[in-house]
Amino acid sequence: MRAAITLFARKGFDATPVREIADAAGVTTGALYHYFATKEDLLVEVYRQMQGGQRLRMEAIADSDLPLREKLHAIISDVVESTIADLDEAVVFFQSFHLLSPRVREMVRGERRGYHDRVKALIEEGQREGTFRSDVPATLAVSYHFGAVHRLGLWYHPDGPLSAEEVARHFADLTLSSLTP
Amino acid sequence: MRAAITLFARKGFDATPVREIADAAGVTTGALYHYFATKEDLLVEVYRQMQGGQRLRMEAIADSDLPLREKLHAIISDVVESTIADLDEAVVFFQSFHLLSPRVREMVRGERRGYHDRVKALIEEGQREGTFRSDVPATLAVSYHFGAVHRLGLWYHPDGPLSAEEVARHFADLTLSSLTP
Amino acid sequence: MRAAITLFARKGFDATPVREIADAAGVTTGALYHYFATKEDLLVEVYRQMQGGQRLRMEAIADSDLPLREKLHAIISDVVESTIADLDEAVVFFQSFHLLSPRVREMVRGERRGYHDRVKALIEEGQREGTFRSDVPATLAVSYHFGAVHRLGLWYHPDGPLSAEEVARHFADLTLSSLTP
Amino acid sequence: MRAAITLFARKGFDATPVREIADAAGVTTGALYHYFATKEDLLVEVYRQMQGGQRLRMEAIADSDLPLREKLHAIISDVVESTIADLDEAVVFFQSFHLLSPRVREMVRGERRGYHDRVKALIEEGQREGTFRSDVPATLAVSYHFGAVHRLGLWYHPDGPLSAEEVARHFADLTLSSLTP
DNA sequence: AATGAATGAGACTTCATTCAT
DNA sequence: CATGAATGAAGTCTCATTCAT
Repeated sequence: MRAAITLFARKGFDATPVREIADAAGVTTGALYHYFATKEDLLVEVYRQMQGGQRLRMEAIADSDLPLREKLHAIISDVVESTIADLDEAVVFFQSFHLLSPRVREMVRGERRGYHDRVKALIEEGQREGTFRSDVPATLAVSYHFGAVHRLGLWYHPDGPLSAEEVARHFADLTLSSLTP
Repeated sequence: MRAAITLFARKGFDATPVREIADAAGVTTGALYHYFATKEDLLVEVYRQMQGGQRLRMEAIADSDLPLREKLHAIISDVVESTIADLDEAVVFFQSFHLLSPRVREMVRGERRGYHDRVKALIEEGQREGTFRSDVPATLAVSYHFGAVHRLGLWYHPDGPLSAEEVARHFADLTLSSLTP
Repeated sequence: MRAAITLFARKGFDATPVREIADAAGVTTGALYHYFATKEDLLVEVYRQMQGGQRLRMEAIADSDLPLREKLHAIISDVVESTIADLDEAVVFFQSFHLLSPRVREMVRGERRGYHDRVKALIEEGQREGTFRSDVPATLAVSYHFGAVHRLGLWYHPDGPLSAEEVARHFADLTLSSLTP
Repeated sequence: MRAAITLFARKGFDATPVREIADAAGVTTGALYHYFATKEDLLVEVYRQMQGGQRLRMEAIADSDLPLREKLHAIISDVVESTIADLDEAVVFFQSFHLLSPRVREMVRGERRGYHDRVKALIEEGQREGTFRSDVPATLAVSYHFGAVHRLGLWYHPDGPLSAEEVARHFADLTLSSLTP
């Protein structure tokens, strides 16, 4: 799995031969196929792992009784920090989505929509109670801000000047101020 | 070219056989190779076309004598509208970047950095004169907002409830208010 | 033609695209095909040119009234010098023979056999009159000595220490002393 | 390998499709590529096999304490007999040399030069002690005589009037008498 | 006489996957 | 559990040659 993620992130799913993954993992192709029925299964596993955690933590925050603005801030922070923590996974996730088989793709999309909708609901709640501006459709706002997060893997470097926490804070700040009425 | 873009956008670069492009374009593979020495060259052409236009228009706006906030607003609007106008190109652009050969990749990256730096300079100018908040690194703000733009192709649908102009206006609004001190 | 010979000698007949020959000659493929119906025709032309000259000169010597030993010496000298003079042609000649179409191959082979037989007759004449040793089949001797000549192109370099005339003299000397009773 | 050698000898390396080799060997192309990474590797293997044996046997003879003339006689005999024993290999060897990739070509060339130099040293030794004539450069003599050997494959036929041993003896005789002072 | 776009067959090679051992 | 040889389909690209202009 680790080997697969690293290689997928570096060269892309299609461009990575199964043999190479097996070699990098120190096993034979046969052995690999003993555990994963398909090359795609390796990819699916990446999706399962990432989505599970992020969803759970997001829901926990959303269900908490923090004020709305702090909820949103915490959610953004979390998704940024966890994305950076598993940067390769994130790169693969957003880079190889279109290569998934239709069935899996639909599954993942459904799961993401769930995530999206929950956050959208939070924003709409804020719009109703006046915490957030109302002249922007909530769904567009969600797409906007998560779009930014999804591209993190393309420019963030662990050795760069910004720590994961700093990026997380800045992202959350930008999101919140953009939504301030 | 059109055929290639459509197919690349739908199935991905690696997953699209040259034969299929040729068929879609109504020519033979041989004829295709008469004009494009390599499958990659088709991809490169997409990059050249997109970058050229966007860069030119951005510079024109940046060089104009609009107030800073209006400049930024116009730039975001333009990039959103042109991205939506050529949505397939955009999808291919951001989806297949990692499949480019190192040489081309570096070229494209350089061009994008130029774009990025120019916008960054605008924001820094605004930060110095107090138009924009200073507690966020300009470069991070640029990555943040263009990250959002880059993911447009993944969720925007021309038949959806929002017109290109509306998305453009909303995106620009979000960017500006997020940067308001 | 010159371009073709040079390229065939350097890269081999099969490995040289017609396009490259045309480029090197400063014409288009179309123009080339206007003069040579087939790629093979270019090759055939090389054979025609080389064989014609060598055969004529050999016959002239053989028909002269020099003593036998001097005839053989002159023939070997001539073939060595002319081979070196057109080294590229010679390389192509011996390197690409097996790629000729059966018909052409048979033609060339027939011509060569004529050459071979004439020289063989000279040697046999010498064997009968006691000038040359008789314990070696004349035909084998011919193959032996011309075999050596045919490989000239593989090691001789014009910038090397030996001039064409020196090589010619040495080769002829070796041949003659090997045949001395 | 056997299938490859036969086909390369008959039609040439470039003119023999991998598919045909596989068919002749009764395997699939895939299976072939499981053992040989490249078509060229098949060719390289021919070179390795031929050179190894000939070099070893030549050195054994050169290191023996036979008189000089007998050493040379034995070396020529051996190279002729082994060439005839594996005639197809020899044909391929001398016919396809120029198609090897530069790296391999240099390797083979180096090995051959070693062979050449060793024989040259023997002749020079004979020239110093008066066994061989001194008016011919040793290196040229070596090229001359091995040139003859290299062309064996082009005319020798197992069903012809001469046995391998006869050819070997004659070749060795010719070489020796040509070098007699 | 010349162009150069176009063809179509075929070349080498790769690779996900299977399966006997 | 694991191996690794083998498959077979497909993929990218090349190239001699033709032909309308």
